[in-house]
Amino acid sequence: MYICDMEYVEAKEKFISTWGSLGSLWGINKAMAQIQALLFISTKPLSMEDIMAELKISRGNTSMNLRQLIDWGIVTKVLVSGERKEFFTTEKDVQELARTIAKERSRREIKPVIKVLEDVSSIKDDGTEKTKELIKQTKALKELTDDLDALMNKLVNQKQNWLTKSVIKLMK
Amino acid sequence: MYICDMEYVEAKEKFISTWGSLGSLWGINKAMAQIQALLFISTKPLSMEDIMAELKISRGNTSMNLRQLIDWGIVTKVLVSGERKEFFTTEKDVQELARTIAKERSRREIKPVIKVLEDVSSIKDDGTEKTKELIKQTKALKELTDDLDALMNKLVNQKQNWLTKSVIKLMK
DNA sequence: TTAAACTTTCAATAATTATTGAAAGTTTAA
DNA sequence: TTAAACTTTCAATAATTATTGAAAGTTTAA
Repeated sequence: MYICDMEYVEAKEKFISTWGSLGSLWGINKAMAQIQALLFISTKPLSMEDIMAELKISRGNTSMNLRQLIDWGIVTKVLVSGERKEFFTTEKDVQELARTIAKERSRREIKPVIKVLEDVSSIKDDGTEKTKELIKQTKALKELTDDLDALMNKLVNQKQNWLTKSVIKLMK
Repeated sequence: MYICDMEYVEAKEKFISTWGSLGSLWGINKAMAQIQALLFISTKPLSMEDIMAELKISRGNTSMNLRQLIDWGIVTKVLVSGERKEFFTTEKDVQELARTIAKERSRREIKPVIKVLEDVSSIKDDGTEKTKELIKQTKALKELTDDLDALMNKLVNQKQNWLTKSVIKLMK
């Protein structure tokens, strides 16, 4: 007996496309985000063929973006016995996922920016107003970025319900 | 007497270009981020002409991106007496700046995503494994996003050294 | 009023980024 | 070994996004 699953298909597509266009928010591209979204709601590991068919993207694109996801530590290769091709899954626990993303973004983007701000704010003070302003403002920005990065890593490193705990702490 | 300010000019350019390419991190485009960076280290309000000359971008580009920055609440028009043209400044306090950006991003990006996740996770449960997985995973994502958004707004709404205070709280 | 000084708009174009798909490379079963 | 089954690479191209600059619009001083 055939059961109409239009609601499922529609919801799935909405989720994948929203998550895809959201990729920029957490610093990855559309295809990467869509692959991750697809794996995230899949009940079993998927092969490259599966992903290509579901998302209607090319083999090359799938391959490259899967590598990048693996590189981020978000997706892992799994062996399915009896199958020759590779299968993939993503981290299924949202908290662990958030932790991985936060760590990678800190390492890839925030840390290098802090470095530049440090360099810029440590130029020689020649006494002019504009130099003083540049030093003052970049130093303030450096400190803020440093604090935010530290806070994020702090949040993220306490395993087990870190978010709930943190929210509660801040509420009081 | 001419004083060589190569160090200043170099540092300034490094700051503006780094901040510009970083725009994507806080969700705005390059020109927008560069204009903000320029105003951020400027000792006085700048006119459209000044910005065009400093960043070597066209009038149209400058105009459009300034409007967007004003729309975000990051840049304000100021009147300079005796001058007919418009001048612009940005919020100079980094904490206030972070607060404004966080609020806007929550409103523009996070809230709409939460809405989609809610919709998707509330489809009819037809009892199949794949539907159950879709509902479970999008619900978990919705809760995480909600918590992060709440935490961010909480952090950001306590005026006066919110960051320092928060970091201290979480350290203990 | 009007004309000069300014700002905005928007179609055309340039720059950037993502995607394809075929060729080359790799792995494994027999 | 070898050939089939797979994956990766990368130049070409498509899609997207940013930028220009001239024309239209607006404001203000006289």
